[in-house]
Amino acid sequence: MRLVQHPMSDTVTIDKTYDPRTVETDVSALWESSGAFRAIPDGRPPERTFTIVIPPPNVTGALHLGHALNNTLQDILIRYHRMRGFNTLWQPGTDHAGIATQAVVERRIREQEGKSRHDLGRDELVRCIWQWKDEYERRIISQLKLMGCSCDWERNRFTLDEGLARAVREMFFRLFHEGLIFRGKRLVNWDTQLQTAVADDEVYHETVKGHFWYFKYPVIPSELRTAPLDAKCQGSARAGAGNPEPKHVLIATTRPETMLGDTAVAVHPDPEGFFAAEEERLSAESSAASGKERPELQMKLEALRTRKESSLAELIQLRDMAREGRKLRLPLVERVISLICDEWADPTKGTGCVKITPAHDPNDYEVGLRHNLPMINVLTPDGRVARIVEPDGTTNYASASYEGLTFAVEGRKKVIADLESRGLLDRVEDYEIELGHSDRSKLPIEPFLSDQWFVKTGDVPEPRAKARGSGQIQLPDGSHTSGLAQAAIDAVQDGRISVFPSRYAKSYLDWLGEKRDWCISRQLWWGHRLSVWSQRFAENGRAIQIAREIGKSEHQLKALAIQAPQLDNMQEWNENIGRWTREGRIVATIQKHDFQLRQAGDVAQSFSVREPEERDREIVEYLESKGFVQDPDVLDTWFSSALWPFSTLGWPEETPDLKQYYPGSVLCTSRDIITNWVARMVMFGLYALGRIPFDHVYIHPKILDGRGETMSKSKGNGVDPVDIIHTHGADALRYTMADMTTETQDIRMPVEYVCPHCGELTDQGAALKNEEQSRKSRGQKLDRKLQPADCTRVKCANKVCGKELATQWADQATKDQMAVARETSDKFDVGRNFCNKLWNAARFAFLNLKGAPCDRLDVATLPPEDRWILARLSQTIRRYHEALAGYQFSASVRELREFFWDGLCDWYIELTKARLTGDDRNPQGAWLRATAKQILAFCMDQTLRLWHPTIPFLTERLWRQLNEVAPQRGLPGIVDLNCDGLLIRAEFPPLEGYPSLDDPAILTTFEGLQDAVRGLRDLRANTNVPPKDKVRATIVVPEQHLDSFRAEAHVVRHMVNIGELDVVAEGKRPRNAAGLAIKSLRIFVHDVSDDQADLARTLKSLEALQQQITGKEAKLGNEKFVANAKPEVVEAERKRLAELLAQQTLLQAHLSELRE
RNA sequence: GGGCGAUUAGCUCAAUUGGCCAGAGCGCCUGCCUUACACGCAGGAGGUCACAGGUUCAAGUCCUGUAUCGCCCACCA
Repeated sequence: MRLVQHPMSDTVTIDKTYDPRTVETDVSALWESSGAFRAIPDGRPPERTFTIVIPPPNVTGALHLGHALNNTLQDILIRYHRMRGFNTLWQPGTDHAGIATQAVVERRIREQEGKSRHDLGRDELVRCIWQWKDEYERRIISQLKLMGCSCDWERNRFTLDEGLARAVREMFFRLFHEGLIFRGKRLVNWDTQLQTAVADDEVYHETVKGHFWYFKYPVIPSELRTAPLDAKCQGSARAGAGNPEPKHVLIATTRPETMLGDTAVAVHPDPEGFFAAEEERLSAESSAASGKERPELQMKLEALRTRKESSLAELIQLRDMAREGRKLRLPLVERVISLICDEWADPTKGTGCVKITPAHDPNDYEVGLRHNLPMINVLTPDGRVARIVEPDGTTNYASASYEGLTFAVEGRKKVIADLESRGLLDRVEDYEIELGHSDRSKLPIEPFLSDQWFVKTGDVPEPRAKARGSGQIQLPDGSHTSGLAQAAIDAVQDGRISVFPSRYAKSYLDWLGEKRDWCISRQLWWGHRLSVWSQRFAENGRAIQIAREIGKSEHQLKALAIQAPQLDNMQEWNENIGRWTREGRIVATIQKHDFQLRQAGDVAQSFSVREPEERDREIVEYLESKGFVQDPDVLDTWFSSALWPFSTLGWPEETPDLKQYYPGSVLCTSRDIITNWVARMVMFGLYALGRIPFDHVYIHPKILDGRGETMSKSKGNGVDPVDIIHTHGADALRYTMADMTTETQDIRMPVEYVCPHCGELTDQGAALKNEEQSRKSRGQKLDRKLQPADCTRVKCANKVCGKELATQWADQATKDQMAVARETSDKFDVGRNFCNKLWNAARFAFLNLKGAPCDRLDVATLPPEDRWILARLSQTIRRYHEALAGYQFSASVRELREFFWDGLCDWYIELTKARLTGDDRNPQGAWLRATAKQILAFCMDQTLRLWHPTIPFLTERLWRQLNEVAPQRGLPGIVDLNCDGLLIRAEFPPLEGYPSLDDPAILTTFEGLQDAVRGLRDLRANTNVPPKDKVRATIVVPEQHLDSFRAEAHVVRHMVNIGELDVVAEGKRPRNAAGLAIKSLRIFVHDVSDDQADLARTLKSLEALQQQITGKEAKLGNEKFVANAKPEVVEAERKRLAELLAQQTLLQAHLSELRE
């Protein structure tokens, strides 16, 4: 866009079509240099401060349209509040995203250099990841800037930077000190490729075809039993006495290889009771069910009875054997294992008996805890069969031939083969199972028992709570809570935090309600290292005793300090550790270290050091000199994310930033991280500061691709917002995003490739289908649905062009070789069209606004169109504020669009064209022209302010020019405006609109004029009057409205291209005129009569009218309606009926004239 | 299996606490290059508000059930 000063005149002209690129570049530079994004604490009170922390994007890759939506909405809120005079901070930054980033970088190194992370080593890998982070952080920030995000860039943070590391260590230490961080053995989701635990939400389930293998475990004959018979069981033991004792117990499994770690087989403790209860439940359900469901339930009931018939006796027998303490011999490993009773064994599933592998199945683990079973790990971290160590510490040689086999493939094969050759494989059935896979490596997850660190979110046992009265944990504000999760639940339930839309509060509360411990350790190299130093010692009785009592008092912590038997100078050690503990610089903990809970073994002593990088360096050095080593694990990435709302403001220091900007005003995010992130921020915010981290949580829709799937980096269906900016401009992107943001609907976004050769578009969905076809024709087997990332090259759909183009997923060589196609979507056309409209409306204004502002205005004396547009403006301002207050972005856009496009452009500007070009030599003409200019300037001014949060670049650009053309844009005597400076800092129109401009009467009157205009246009069109012809028209109005209508009639004349307009009170149909009745008006267009057509039209209208009248009369004739409905509703209906009847009279008059 | 949401015009979506004739954009049809804008202007066609019951003077809106789709959570030896 160029600003051209026309040589021959002083008319300012700008290009006809809006070009976003130059505008956006110009305006960005303007904002950057102005410092408008900066946030500076100035002591403004909380109600005049507005803070948003950005959900820090992962540095795994570039942003896609989902992020564009998220950040557009935030920027709208930020700009809106900034203009309203709030002290406004938008805190930017990025997230290191632990496992995700490490996985991406590891994969790339594997692909490019063929090396694993172990080949590189910890330091080198971390260096590579930092490099990657630098690259993508740069890219992400440039994307955000291109979108117009007005973050305070000087505050940009990274979840792994030094300041945040300090906050992480402090939080870790505080939690550790209070015993809320502990070490435990848990079954975790193990990724055997990345060799780390992964969180539940990083696991996805996929249906896999598998089998049920039925194995026979030999029963050890009763004379060999070791356990004494339980006297209590003798009675029931007789129940199955009739049958000979089974030689084997039959079990079914989908995972044969886990049998190496079996330590029991479980059977239900009360099979009769179970069957009876099930039967009762099913029959009750069946009799309550609808006819359609009943057959199915009946079938279930039948199956249950059959099952009972065939297996109950044996299950009872086994149950009794279990009560006797009978044992089984686990084949292949020759381990003696227990037969136990546990409700987990479901008599209707499998064989009714279930093998228990506590170290490799979450449910079995629970069973193992209940029955104090040995837990035998049979898996190595890299997914092979481990050397198996029995509970007594001896190596199991019987299974030595399995060691080193891959667990799930080779191990499984060999187990099956070996059992079969021993005659212990009963049968195999096909079965489909939902198998957990790692999100990162795509490999099946192995449940794996390992040492992990946890944050306790559940309620803390409270021996002293009674004395305090309200729970054990004291928060910094002095209040108490029973646990972290409970504190976060309370914050939402008591309304300190509001969730928009409110239904999402439920998922937050449900999840927190489970109060599950949070596993925070990850076996990764990329992340915050745990500030814990540990050493293992041989167990002694004293240590175990202390371990049980850990964390209860300072006295006991001191006692711990002397539990380091190998230390050379115990006195020095005791003094040091004791002092540091008292000073709050270290905390000690101790726990058993080995896998087998019941086995004698080592004890680990651990110290958490508060500031290992700074003040407490000396402590670390001392500990390390005594043989303590830092824990190799890093923290779950969400640990640092949970601190984001205050770690970015300098916590744990009491900074001015923290004082001004905490808590945040609103957190904007999409629903999938409500639990991972939102809930944890609330917990940590309350724990660290005693205050909630934000007042509102706003959950926005998700962007889906053309197939309805959510956009994600891993699927490769993400569209780079910069591509959209390239084709449509940033403002169009933002406009469209805001316009599509409704409360309930996700946003579907079909994508097309832009051919770099010919510019034609190729549909992504079609390209995917083509790719699938061509792979099939090449004989490739497709084991999964193809994703956009699988299309690395696509053929242009334009037959004339037909060239191949590379997509963003092509490798570098391909990209170098052929041009890369950008992606786009015609969804953004609405935004582009709107921007162009605004551009041109402004262009029109600039051409007409030059000259001095007019004198004092008196609204009452202005022409109706002026009063109307001003009243509409005031109304629009109020509605916009209301919409944004409820996060109704789509509604906010609609309000502004209707005002600007339908109101200002289509009516006001069209009407004032005549006034602006009119004769201003006479006083009346001059006044009309001056007032029109002033009001147009005012409306353009307000339009730009209102639109600025949504489409900042374009409005800022136009604002600058408006300031040149019409620097004074208030309404003299009515509204004063400050128009100096940049729009980004201009004052936003007030919450209450402009009450002095409100005028409900003119809104109604003008609607009537619009009806008359539309009626006349309609008549013209229906009677085939050429558009250019000026017609002569007559309008018949009721006597009492004659004068006012004459004063307003110019509106009609100018909008319908009328030459001569008669406004009369009484009058018959003029000769050769076509007519129409609109409300209380009859309107005629002269010299065009086609009586037959007119007659048909009139009859049709009368018919429709009659229908409505009948309906209304019936309604008003209904006594109940009149009695029950609200009076204003009844009144409105009466009024409406009167109008309809009046119109009917008019039409009938017209009809009879036509028939004369 | 548990929870949440959706189903309205050919498409994408609106419709406050139930209350005028269910609206908009895109697309389609007709006519317009009217001196801001053809990325535009003026008109038009197009709807059994998923289905079946119920409550009410009044139902797209509330209740019950059915069907289909989506998402979240938990999971089957």
